[in-house]
Amino acid sequence: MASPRESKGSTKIAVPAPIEQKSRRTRNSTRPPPAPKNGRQFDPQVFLDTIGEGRKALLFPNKQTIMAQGDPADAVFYLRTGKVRLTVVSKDGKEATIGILSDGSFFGEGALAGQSLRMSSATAMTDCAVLRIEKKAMVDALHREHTLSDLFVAYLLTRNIRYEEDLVDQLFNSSEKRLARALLMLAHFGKEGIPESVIPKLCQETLAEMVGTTRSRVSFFMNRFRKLGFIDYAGGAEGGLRVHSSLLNVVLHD
Amino acid sequence: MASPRESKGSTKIAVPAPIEQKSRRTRNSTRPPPAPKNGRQFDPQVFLDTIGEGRKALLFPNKQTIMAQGDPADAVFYLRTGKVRLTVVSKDGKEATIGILSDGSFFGEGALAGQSLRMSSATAMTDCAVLRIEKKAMVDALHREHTLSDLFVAYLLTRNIRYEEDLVDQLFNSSEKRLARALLMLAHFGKEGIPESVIPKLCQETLAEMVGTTRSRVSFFMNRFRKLGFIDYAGGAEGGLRVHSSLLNVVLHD
DNA sequence: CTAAAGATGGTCACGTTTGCACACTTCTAC
DNA sequence: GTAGAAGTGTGCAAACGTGACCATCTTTAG
Repeated sequence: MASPRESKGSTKIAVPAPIEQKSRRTRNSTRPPPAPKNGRQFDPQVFLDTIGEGRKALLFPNKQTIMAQGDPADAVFYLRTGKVRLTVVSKDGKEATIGILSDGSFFGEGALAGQSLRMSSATAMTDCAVLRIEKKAMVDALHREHTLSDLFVAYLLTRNIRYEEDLVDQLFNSSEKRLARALLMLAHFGKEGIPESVIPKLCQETLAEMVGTTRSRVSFFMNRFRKLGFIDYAGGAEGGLRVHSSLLNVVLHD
Repeated sequence: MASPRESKGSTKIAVPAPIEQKSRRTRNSTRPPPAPKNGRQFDPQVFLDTIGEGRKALLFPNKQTIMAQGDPADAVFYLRTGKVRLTVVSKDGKEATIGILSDGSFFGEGALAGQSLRMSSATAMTDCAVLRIEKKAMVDALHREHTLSDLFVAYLLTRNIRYEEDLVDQLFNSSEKRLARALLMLAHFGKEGIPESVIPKLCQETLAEMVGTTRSRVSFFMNRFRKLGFIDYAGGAEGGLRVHSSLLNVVLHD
């Protein structure tokens, strides 16, 4: 982990530290934590208990690094709540976003395949509740708990499909289409079938990293989309960006 | 499957059909089939038996389609021997190769994640021995057999890592570097630490599909690599291409 | 054996897409 | 207000894809 501190930390510190959550199954047992919104039936609290030793519940404030590229890879993470961005930095300093994870996702799984160093960094995009599971504990739990291994396999499959889609997107589509696709996927993040929705806040630099192009290109296309009425900045100054899905879809299907 | 015929087939037919292999554990039991060369300990014959109903051993001759994009996805494949190419065709007819699998790999796993149609095609690049496992049989076997689920999870993790690397490659590198990387990975296919090796046979069109660029670009860079002594056509007319890994590496690290 | 058809590879001209550097605007802190 | 940082718009040169043409080699049909 980038800064594996578990202390409570004082009010203001340079790098905010994650806060360890104690497992308190007895307390608050009348109101279990809400299940992930991904449509999976799964109680992370049960998960926590079945893994036994070698796991730790952590809280990361927004923008904090959960793991950093190059760190030793000795554990797997499970995202209970929040959103996390996965990024890679190239040898010559370019940065790319290879995924945005929502709750119910695992990350850092490369460790289980024998990767000894992290190949990417994970950063909290919101306040995040995370489970940190030692590699060995994870392997053991996968053998013991069918519920867990089912969940894990399902996640790996989904992630595989997403990587495949992203790769194909890169191979086939121009940056304009890729940007359109990224905006659409952000708009539908969680909700389905909504004709237009508002994306919280996202600077062009971040969009560029996600799409795999430069910020200037994003600027260019965003203006184009705006002139064509595919998006608008109705939100005002707070960065709220409204996406008209049906219109943007035209870009994709050209 | 593209043409799910299981009959032996006559000597000459328009579309060659896969040949079903009967499981004969009793016969030839003195000499079990060789294990995959991937460094995994695994006897596909045992695998075959533990799955029970719902699996079928098939033989596909070189160049035959094992599954086709758009087909219903009702089974998973396991590649016992041979090499398989995964390709995707875009709406406007462009073709891309998203992976080359060697023995010990699974494919068509998307079915397990609920994909009802194949998102890619799988074509035999050599004569291939393949296990076709019904979706339900696979799910059951994953629950029963730890050896299998370990193997499957390990495969998914490796594949994930590979997709991630390929995606990052696309995001960061120019087509020249991507071509260099593709050649290097082909050269190291199976063997490690060999300073120079020969790639079997591969037309520029295929290379272009793998790298994600056009054939004319591949031709251009191949000539450049040749002039710089990074590769040579020593093999002669049979298409043998010799790759000098240490030299080509220079391209990557620029 | 030979001619025709097909596949592969080298090259080029042209228009498009892309990344980079720089100029500009908006926001924020003091 | 002013300085600096963060975010945004734009011109231009390099990288790229497209489509074409031709040479070479292989395969097929007769």
